[in-house]
Amino acid sequence: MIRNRKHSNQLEKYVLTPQRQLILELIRKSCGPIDVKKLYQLTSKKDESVSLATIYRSLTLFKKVGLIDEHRLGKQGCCYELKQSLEHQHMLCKGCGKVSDFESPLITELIKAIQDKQGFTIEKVELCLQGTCKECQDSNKSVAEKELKNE
Amino acid sequence: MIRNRKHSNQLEKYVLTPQRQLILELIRKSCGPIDVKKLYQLTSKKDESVSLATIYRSLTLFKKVGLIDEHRLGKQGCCYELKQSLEHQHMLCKGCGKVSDFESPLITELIKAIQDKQGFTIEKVELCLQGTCKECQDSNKSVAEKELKNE
DNA sequence: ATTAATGCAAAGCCTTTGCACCGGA
DNA sequence: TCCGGTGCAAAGGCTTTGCATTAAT
Repeated sequence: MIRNRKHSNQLEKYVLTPQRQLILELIRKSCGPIDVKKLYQLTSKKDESVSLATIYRSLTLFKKVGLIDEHRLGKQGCCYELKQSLEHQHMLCKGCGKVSDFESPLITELIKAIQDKQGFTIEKVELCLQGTCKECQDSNKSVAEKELKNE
Repeated sequence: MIRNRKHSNQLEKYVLTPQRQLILELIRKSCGPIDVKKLYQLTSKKDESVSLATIYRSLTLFKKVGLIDEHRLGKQGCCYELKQSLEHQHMLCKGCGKVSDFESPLITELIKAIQDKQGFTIEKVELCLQGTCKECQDSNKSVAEKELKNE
């Protein structure tokens, strides 16, 4: 049972249905952020009948109660992961598409600086670095792919 | 005439058509990032016949030749602005939806730290802070809107 | 005459929603 | 019984694309 406090202090109840349990478990098990497509593939393996609508609705619920974070990494589509600190952010490799995590105390510093300077209260930080990971640099894979796309 | 160097060092030529000129001018004139919808409204005022497809194709071209940056700020949809430095980033107010810019040398520091630590070469930085701007804090506008949405 | 650019409409993704049905309290 | 959760299919919003037409060199 997941509980959430409404604005008028009434408790809202949510049932941890088998579908939700499965989805949440898959998010837990995935190393790093996972997208809806992948999530749908994985749920389908365990339970053919789970619909995309249920996945989207579950994700909305999990976000609402603060179990997970939603990130927009690529051009379109979001990915999801268990709630993390503000300092936990992402890097997207243009070569292989891999998403890696990193943390840095500099982010906290940055937030503090902005808040002080601009009077803006920051609740969420979405930082995505895009570039080339070490493996792709070594293998020059990303260069090869760029050339392919150009011609 | 916009020129761009192909990978084999041939020059690619692009014509600065009236439509592209208009679109680029509107991006220039807009203070801060502008989205496609707004861009379409504005172009339509000047030239009814400019199509959405042309706007999207022009934006793709401008991105390609490095004239503009594309940012994903809200849940869906992108916005565009003249190319900026890595240190130029955005804040989105949940209350009024306003997008403001900020710059901080800490971003450069952060990039440097990550590159050194992880061996990741960073080409693009997408940082979006979400929270409440000063005006909305003062007017408690965002709180009121949240309550509306809850009930 | 050749090639790029445009407008239009259709299609493509990702996501949300309406509705009928099901199942647990 | 009641009410939330689900699956299905349809609709929505944003973006891209195929095709015929137009414009420019």
